[in-house]
Amino acid sequence: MGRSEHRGGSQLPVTPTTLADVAERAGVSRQTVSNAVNNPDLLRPDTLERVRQTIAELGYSPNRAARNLRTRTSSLIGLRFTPTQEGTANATMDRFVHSLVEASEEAGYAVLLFPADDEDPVGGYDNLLRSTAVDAFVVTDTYLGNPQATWLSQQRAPFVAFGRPWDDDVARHVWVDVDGAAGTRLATQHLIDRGHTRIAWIGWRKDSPIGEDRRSGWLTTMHDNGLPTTGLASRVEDVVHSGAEAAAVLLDESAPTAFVCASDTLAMGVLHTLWIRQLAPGRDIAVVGFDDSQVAQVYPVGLTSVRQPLEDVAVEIVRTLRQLLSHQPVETRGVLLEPTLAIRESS
Amino acid sequence: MGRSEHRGGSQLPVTPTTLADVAERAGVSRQTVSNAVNNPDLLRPDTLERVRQTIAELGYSPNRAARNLRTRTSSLIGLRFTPTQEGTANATMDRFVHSLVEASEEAGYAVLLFPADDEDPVGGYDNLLRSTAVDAFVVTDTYLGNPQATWLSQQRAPFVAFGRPWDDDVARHVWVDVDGAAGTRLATQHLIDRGHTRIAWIGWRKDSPIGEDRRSGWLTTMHDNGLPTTGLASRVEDVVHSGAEAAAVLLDESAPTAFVCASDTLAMGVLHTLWIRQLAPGRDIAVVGFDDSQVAQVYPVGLTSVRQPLEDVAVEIVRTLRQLLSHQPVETRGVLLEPTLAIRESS
DNA sequence: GGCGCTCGTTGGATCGATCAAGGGGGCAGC
DNA sequence: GCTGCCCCCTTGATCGATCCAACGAGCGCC
Repeated sequence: MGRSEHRGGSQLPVTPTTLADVAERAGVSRQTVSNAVNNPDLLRPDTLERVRQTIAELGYSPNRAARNLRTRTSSLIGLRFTPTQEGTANATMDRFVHSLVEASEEAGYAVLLFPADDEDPVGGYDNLLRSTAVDAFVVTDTYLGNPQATWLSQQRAPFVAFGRPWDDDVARHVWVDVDGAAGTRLATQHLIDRGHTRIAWIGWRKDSPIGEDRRSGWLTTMHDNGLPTTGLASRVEDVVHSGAEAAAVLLDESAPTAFVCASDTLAMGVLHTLWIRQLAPGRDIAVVGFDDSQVAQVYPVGLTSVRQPLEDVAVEIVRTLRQLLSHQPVETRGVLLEPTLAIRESS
Repeated sequence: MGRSEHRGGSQLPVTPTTLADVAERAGVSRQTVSNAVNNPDLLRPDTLERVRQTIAELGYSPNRAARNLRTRTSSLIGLRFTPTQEGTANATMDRFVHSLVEASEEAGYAVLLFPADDEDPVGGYDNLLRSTAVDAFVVTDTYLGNPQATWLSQQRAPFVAFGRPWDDDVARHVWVDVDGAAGTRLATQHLIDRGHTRIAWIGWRKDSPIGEDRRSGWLTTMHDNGLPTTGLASRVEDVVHSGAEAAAVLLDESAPTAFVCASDTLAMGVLHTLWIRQLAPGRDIAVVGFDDSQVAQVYPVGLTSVRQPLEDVAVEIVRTLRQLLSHQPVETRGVLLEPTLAIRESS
């Protein structure tokens, strides 16, 4: 009854090898082969060895669909892939996805991407969930007013968010995030250590909790060091020319010697203004950005920037997901990781 | 026997609804429900309507694992995710992945990411293939000497490559690529139209076929316009400072008024040299890059750059994949798409 | 009215793995 | 020598969808 025959060479058989094929050839039952794969401890050493050898000979790999059906799991983690916005320097997604793929693989999971549908923000999630296509989700865009996290909680779907639940302090879901305030504290203290006293802040509009968080790091560090902040802060859109304008105004009105920015995009605006005014970044005026984007790395005058530990974020997320999925009690509801500062010529 | 009851609210039932549940409730057989989903034409309109309504009421979605098992397909496309290299401006992957996810979704596929293993370049492919976890692959890194495409061909695994098989002109696999030479032709002609006659090339080392292809676009356009090229070309590593050095040497020795570069990374190097020499990009010296990266977009002096039509590439790849998977004869072995030029201040 | 045909529907088998019980052999204990 | 027990392994059922062969109703035709 051997439906598939091994062809000696490296070419894949037309019909892949099944567990029954291995069982027959090794002279054991299907269950024994299954155990050899999933519960090796249950087999006698010599049987295990024989089965393993047969598996290797036939190049057997368990059929995912069949396993998924029986175990009601998929070993897949769903991630809604929102691409980097054009015209900005925010390159978080690329690096994060890579880290997540790596961390997932080590835990035996693969990452399934699905597109964002602006019309129906939970549509993609709903489909995958109801068809039991994924075991869990990673939610990346937990900014204010995003319904995904709340909706998934209601559905009792397992997921971990990259980002704190800003809007709801009794939120019941688990999250991992980077301490933005700590990042700007690092940046500000770094500038203070270099002798700067008039350090300006250029951030996002007030309705962004992430932006306000980052701003607070600058503010507290300035206060702790007894330095002035009045007239030294600006809140604008996250686009290059807004950063440039803000820098121009601040330079004219408050004469700062250094800038801390909520994003590399804004920092690029500052650099533009410096360039126009023939001011040398790093020598005349120091600039620090946020995200350690490619732009910060390849800009002729390397841009000092706060770097999020995305590799650690991914590892932490996967670790938490495994706890969730194994129905262990999750140790902590939220994990906050410390960013680092990539110091370059601009400071 | 209804194992799962609908709970009225929006919360997901503990045990998802199955096809049998829908059948029972609608008073038809399982096969009829299946047909309502997959072959609606086979049902009488009133029956179809009734079944559809029941499906909606119960929030039924076919179990992916069961369907995959029976049909021996997964509706998944595998993609080895290689992240952007740090320190370069090449941001192709991010945009491409997004386009691929979108195009796949429209065709009913989802994208499965798996990590690159440097030790075993075909390991990830092999696993997914043998466990029938994906229907097909998209291979992105087809540079010289990469074994993936050849290996997949041998395995008779369905896949489409983003990138031409440079090393093997009798390669039997299907591919989609962007015409790099056409891109640099666009760039060079654009500069000629602006009145430039001494246009320099800064590209990659000779062992990169992609680099040589892009170079040829510059070369032929110069020749076609009767312009000189001797002493105006340079081949270096794809890092910023190499671009800067090459620009310095070329400026000293050959006095070009414009630069065409094989990458935005190199173009950044050129801009650096211009900045040091107090030359204004776009006014004194024109610069064109390649890839339309974020860097090109947010650099204070917007960098003119060749933009790959990644959205079209993704659509074309998915279209070809569908043909492959439906065992239709594939129309063309390779598709070559035309890039465009994103013109900014630097030219 | 009977026959054959099409169309819609039905129950049973199947995909390939895992789960839940059941069975056989070896060894110790009385 | 028999019982009991443990260890290792096997057998049958199951996950939920689709494929297959066959069946019943409705229609036209003679």
